[in-house]
Amino acid sequence: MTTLKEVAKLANVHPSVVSRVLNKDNTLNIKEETRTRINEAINELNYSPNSAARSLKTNQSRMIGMAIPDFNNPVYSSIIHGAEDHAAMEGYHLLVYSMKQKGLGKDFFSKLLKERIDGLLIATSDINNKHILSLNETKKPFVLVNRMIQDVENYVILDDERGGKLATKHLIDLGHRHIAHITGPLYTGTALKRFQGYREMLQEKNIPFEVKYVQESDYTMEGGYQSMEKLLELDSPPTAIFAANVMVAMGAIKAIHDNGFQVPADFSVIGIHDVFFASGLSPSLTTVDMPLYEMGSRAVAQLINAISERKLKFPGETIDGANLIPRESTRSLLDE
Amino acid sequence: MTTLKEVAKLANVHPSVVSRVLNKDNTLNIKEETRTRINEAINELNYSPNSAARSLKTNQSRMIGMAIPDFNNPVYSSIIHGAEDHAAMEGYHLLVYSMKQKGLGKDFFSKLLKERIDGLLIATSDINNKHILSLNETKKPFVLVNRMIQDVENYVILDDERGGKLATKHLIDLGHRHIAHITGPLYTGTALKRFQGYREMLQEKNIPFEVKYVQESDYTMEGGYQSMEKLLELDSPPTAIFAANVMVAMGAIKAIHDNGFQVPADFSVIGIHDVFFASGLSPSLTTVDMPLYEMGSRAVAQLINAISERKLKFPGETIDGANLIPRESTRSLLDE
DNA sequence: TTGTAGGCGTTATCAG
DNA sequence: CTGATAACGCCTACAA
Repeated sequence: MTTLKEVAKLANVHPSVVSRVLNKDNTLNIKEETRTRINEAINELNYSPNSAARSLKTNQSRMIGMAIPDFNNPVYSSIIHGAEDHAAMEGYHLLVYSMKQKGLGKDFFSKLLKERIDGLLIATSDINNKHILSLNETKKPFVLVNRMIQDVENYVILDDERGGKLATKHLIDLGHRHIAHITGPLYTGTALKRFQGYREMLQEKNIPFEVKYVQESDYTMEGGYQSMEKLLELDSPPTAIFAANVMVAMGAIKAIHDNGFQVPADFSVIGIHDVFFASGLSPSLTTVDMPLYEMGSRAVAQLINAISERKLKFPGETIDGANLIPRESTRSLLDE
Repeated sequence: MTTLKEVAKLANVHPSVVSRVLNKDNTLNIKEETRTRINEAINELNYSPNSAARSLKTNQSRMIGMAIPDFNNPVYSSIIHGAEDHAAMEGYHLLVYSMKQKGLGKDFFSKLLKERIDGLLIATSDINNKHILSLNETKKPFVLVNRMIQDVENYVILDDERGGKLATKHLIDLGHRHIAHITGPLYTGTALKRFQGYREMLQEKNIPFEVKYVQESDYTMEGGYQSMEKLLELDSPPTAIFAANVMVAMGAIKAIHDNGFQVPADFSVIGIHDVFFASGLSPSLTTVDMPLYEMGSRAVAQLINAISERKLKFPGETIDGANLIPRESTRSLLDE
């Protein structure tokens, strides 16, 4: 490995000058000629700075951590993608940890924050609130992604309420009046807000809200399946189902099929998040596309900003934007 | 941040002793009493070593890089999961980079290898062979995961041939005799070996191989759709389709439906890789489960071994194990 | 505009 | 068994 010293020797200058050129320290003046000489030496020796030495000196690693529940979740894949892009753009590296990782101690993230990374994105609810608050002791910034907890302002979230409204509106526009909602776990902000959006849209359109049409699930396929079975047992079942996410929607569709019905002939189904395989399902799934990529990107932007400004707090941010992606799983009752 | 020095002061020993305790250097003897005194001090001050300083001194970052094509690919999610677990077990951190990342320069990985990481897992074919060979100049080890190229022995791959055989055998066992295969891109080792497995199993069972039943795809849903349409146009279409992966299978099923046929009533479909949503499809998809997790785990094991042994080469490894997961998308022709 | 010197927090090699 | 010392590669006042 070539070092800064060797570059300096080849360029016939003192190491510190090389360092200044490297760091593009604009306040300092460097003769154009020496600058080019140094750059030539850098290229000739194919030099790149040792990041450990830099970190040691500057006390910054230019790495940020990210905690996600599971790599096998396409929602988080999109968030990661946005986060990775923005991090790369700012010269940062992203260290992603899934909560499924074996041997994840309780103080894992505070240790990580202390010894390796400059900041942390928390995009999972598997870390409990006490542990999150204890991260404050590390004096390094963190950002909650797609979730909120009390007394923490540093969050970046989506407009899930709007997502819920859009989904519900689509079904209403198609002529449905008996619309069920299979929610996510109602202790999560996302599920709650989608539910609120559902209620608001019903009210806006003067459609009575009926408790029997609401089933709480756990955001899983199995949960969606069970919830749908309960809806099918009703005396007057709904004609359309708004599923809180795509896994729930898949479970619901499975239950519908298993009970001898068809989608969308007998039931229309819509889900939140336009994951990559939504169009490949049979029937293809109508979804509401949420700006997950942007959320990841913005979260990193906020975090890097906090790092460079040495601020531990910033006002929470909600990412606007939610788009209906109509496909085959929903159908109109109007032109019959 | 507390440092080793402060710990030393509190424990009334010289810093170097603390360092020895920290590194569990068994060759050196340390009085039991001082050891406990030091450990107490460590706990009291909540000390954890500065990894930058360590890296600088030892020239090891305890981080390994991993290049994947895309986070939105459940196959790689499983590989990452295995890699992450094993890395954590050995005290390493995993830095995952997708090739979809913006601003990924051609020398990205060699730079990364030079300045930050101790080794690299290459699980993508987006890096061309020249660049891979040029990584040798960094004198740090790398491992090809799920792929092979000429003149590189350091690979960890699956027994894709066995996967292809299992899939084909399943269809034959169900009584099918006209079995099509929608391959992946045949310049990839995985696609080629699945194809070979298909041919071998046909031969084993004395079923004639017919070229018209083979369609090459690009491992995508669209590719699967188009390939299936061609198969449907045949004078005597197959009764079963072995799809090289799940995305292809989904595309094929979509084409079948769009042409007014049913799965499995009219066509049986099987795909490789038991991704998390296979059971949620309608009909649920019969698959061959491949040991992706193990592949990730073994690849990291090999890499870490190469790092600690300071070897740049090791013999390639093939991970055994492939399991049929029968579901609704394949049906027997025998009991009719 | 460039050179000098000190130190970031560790570890490794000595000597005691 | 423990202490002293130098060095890893870089950055940053400060001096020239």
